[in-house]
Amino acid sequence: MKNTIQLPVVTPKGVFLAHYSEQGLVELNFPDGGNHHASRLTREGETQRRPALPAPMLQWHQTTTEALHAVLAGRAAKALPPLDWTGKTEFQQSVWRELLKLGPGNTRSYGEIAAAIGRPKAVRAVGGACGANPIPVLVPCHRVLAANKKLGGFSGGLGWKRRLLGREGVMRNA
DNA sequence: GACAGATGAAGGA
DNA sequence: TCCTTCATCTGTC
Repeated sequence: MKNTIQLPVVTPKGVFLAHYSEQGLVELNFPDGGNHHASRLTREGETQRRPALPAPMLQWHQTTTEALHAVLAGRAAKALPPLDWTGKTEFQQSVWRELLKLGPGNTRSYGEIAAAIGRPKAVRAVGGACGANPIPVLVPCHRVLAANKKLGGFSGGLGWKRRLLGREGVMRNA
């Protein structure tokens, strides 16, 4: 695992933590620590803070912040920073790329995502790829529902999934 | 190589 | 409807 720089992203919903490598955004952690990737990284001390940040990174962080605010408000992100998926499998990346095509209020089932990437039977694997998504919210794995329109699961916790979908008008009582 | 998993579909109560 | 069971595919250890 490469070293990353972590920067806080202050939102009305709490302070997210963004991790950047030299290639782009590597990971995004929920405020409540619901993202298991975050706790692991922090424990292992694989991240570090640096006083002087490269200019591109500051630009990415600003883009990330704006995108996060937009998504949390139920709007589409105008732009996303470069996403660093190095080390991830081709299958996972294809699933995440498909998720990036989904706009606010636009949901798909795990089966539909599987079919969209040309592997209609790999529905369970799509669930696994969603769970392995290090950049939730920006890579909208919360917009993937089970076939029966149930929530399914969410790495950041089902509460977040309900909240995000509620903001986008997908779920009532959210 | 074995096992687990954020599923989906089918069958039965 | 709801629940249970099984098939399927991929990632991880």
